[in-house]
Order: sequence, then structure tokens, then C-alpha cells
Amino acid sequence: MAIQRSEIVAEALNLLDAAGIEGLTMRGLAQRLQIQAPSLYWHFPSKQALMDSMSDALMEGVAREVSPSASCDERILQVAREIRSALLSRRDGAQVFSGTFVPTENVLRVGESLICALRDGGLDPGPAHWSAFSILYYILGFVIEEQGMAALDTAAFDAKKKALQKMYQAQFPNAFAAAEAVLSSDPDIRFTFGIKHLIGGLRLDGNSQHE
Amino acid sequence: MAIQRSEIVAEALNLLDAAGIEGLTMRGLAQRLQIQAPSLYWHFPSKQALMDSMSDALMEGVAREVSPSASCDERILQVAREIRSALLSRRDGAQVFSGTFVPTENVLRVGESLICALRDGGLDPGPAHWSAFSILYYILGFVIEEQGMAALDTAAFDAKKKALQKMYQAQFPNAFAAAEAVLSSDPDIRFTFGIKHLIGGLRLDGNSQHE
DNA sequence: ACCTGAACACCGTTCAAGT
DNA sequence: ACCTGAACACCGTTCAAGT
Repeated sequence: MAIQRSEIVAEALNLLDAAGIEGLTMRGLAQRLQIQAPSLYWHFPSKQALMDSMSDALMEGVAREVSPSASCDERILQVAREIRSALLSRRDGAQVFSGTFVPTENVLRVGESLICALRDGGLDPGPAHWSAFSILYYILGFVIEEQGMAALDTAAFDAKKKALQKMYQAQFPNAFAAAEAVLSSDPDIRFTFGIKHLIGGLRLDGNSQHE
Repeated sequence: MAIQRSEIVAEALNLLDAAGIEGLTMRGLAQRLQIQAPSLYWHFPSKQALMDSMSDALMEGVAREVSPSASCDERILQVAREIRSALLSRRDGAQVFSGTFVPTENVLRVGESLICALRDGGLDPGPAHWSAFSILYYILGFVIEEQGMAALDTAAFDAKKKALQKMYQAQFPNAFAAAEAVLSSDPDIRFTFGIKHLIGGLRLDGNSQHE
């Protein structure tokens, strides 16, 4: 019985979880599927095409039901959190997703939900569109860094801290404080704080813009 | 006469320009330097360490002289443009820079300049700090995508457009319009529009917040 | 239509040994 | 201190051939 494209993608995500993006190899994937590596090239023209499908699959459950009664802020916050969760759900998920723009159904639906909420918030098409990208890039950048830090072993982590200590703290006091925060504060809290601030800056109707 | 670390980094950037991130190999670099690949491991413990140095070198000329007379908005805009230029100055520069946080002098100076401008704009340390990350992530995400699109040959580019056409335009009208814009509009204009809107949302003193 | 065997042209990294 | 030769353990991809 022939193997399904969807099975390959699902198993590729399992391999990603188990071995990280470095360990995501065509040979390793083939082995898990009990086929030979070249067979994969009948289903996908390249590893990149497979990773594009993985990116789409990552967004499978995101923005499925966006509560229409919620405020625009809340809808954006909800979708943003769902995107982050989806990227975090697999090791190095953000790195897989990053890179090239993939105009597939799941990705477009996520984009649509963000832009819709922004438009409902009173933004014109242009600003809504740029704002959606700002939000996506923020999430992607945040999670790439988050998963990158998580991938460091304690030795590498300490090395980073050491490198930072070696800089003159007095020379770049603000950047130093920011770097320390990245290395030590709770990412959930950082994410919520940052995304709320980003949303709060978008001048949507109905948020406390003038206070 | 022994080779300098800085020569290796400089040549690595040249190789990046010539061959892209896929073609950036220790063997290829060694050849350009007229040494053998294993010799590089006396100077750098790993390829990643070399790429960290490349990231730092990319930021070499950024935020060197930020005009103190300019408004906060203008200073941020200037630094943002310098960062984008720096990333664009080498093929796949944004991808090299992306990934792990590198707390080196050039990187910290760039961060410092952004946070300083934000603080001068009246932001408290926390918001200034998150806003700086939002701006950095926006730029990084933008340029990764920009360079990713540039790397597509015309066949791959057309394939993306075709994939987009195959989606029901009516299903995701806003995302569709946004995707079309990414594929066809001038990146310089898109960048300026997006970053200005992002800065404009930060509620700095002295910009037209209430209009 | 779907898969394999064998091969091509590479990788990053280690390590003993050279100078 | 700095570099080499040889090797280890891999890669993505192609392609003729099998079923």
C-alpha cells in the first residue's frame, strides 16, 4: 500500500521533534517510514518542498475559531498566542516556518484572521496589512530566539552569559539590561508583554489609546 | 605569517556573497584563504562560532553616528534603515544574523541606540526594551523574506504565484491582497511604510499620536 | 504508480602529526 | 602557535532499474 504525502509530513514533524532541524534529514525520515531515501523524491521534488508542507501543517489548528464577539485586541492576542503555540509545538518549529513565504491554505487563513481583526479595529487595508506582517515577524523572531535559547546546553548558555559580562556594562547600559532580560526572564510573560504593547500601539478603535 | 581571525570573517562574508548561505562551507572558505579546512578550527571552535562573528561584523557600521538633534522617530528610522542596509549588504545576510542572540559589541551598540531613542521618546525601560525587539524582529523578518524572494529564480517565483492563484481568492481576500503585495510591490517602499507605521504606533512624545 | 540500489558530489568535525 | 593529511560519519539528490 502506497504511502501518503500527509503521512510523510506527519512523520517529518515527529523527526523534527526528536532530532531538531539539524537532524531532519531525508535519510532519517525515510528510515522512520521504512522506505529508502530516494523514494521521498517521488512525493516531494526537494527537501525544501517538504519543509514548505511542514510549515503549512504547523498552522493546521491556528485561527480555526476566532470568537466574533471578542474585541479586536483580544482576537489578535488570541491568534498571536495560537501562532506561538503552534511554532513551539515542534522543536525548531519557528526555524522551519521561517524563510520563504508559503501561500498555502492554513497560512493564508492565519493571515486572513489577523488582517480581518485589524480591519475591524478601524485600520485601512494598507496599515492592516503592514501591521499583520509586523505582528507575524514579531512572533517569528521571538520564537526563533526562544527555541534557539532552549536548544543551548548549559555550557553554551553560560558561555553567552560570560560573553555578555565581558562587555563593558557601562558602555551599553540599556542593551545590557535588555540582553539580561532575554537570558533570564520568563518567555511567556515577555511574549505577552511584547505582543500586547505591539497591539496597543496599532491605534485600533476601542483600546485605551489616549491615556 | 599567520592568518588573522578578522581576515577569515571578511573572506567568509565574501564567500557568502558569492555562494549564498548554502554555499558557505568550511572547505570553500579554506580554499579562498589558501589553507586546509581543518585549520579553520584552530581559529573558531565551530562553524556556528564563525557565523556569530559574521553577524557581529555585519553590524560593524550601523548606528555609528546617530544625529542627536534629530527627533526620536527620525533616529529610529535612521537606525532601522541602517540595519536593513547592513543585512542586505551581503547575500542571505539576514539568515546569517537570525538564529541565536549574539551579545557582541556591534550588536549591543545597535540595540543601545534603538533603546536610547525610544527612552528619549518617553518610553519606560520595559516598553522601550520590548519595542526595540519588535523593531528588530520586524526588520529581520522583513529582510529574511526579502532576500528569500530575491533568491528565487523566475521559475520558482512563478510557481509561488501559481500556488497562490490556485487558492480561492474569495476565501481569504485580505490575505490574498497582502500576499500579492509581497510578491509584486517595491520592497523599499514596503519597508519604509511598515517601519514608519510601527514607529508611529509606539506612542512616542512628539509624533502625531492623537490625529 | 511507487519504490530501490548504487552512486555522485559533497558536508562539519576530529585528531594525530608536522613545522 | 599555527597548519596539514587522512579519516569518520554523514548529507541532498539523480537515475536507471525494478515491481
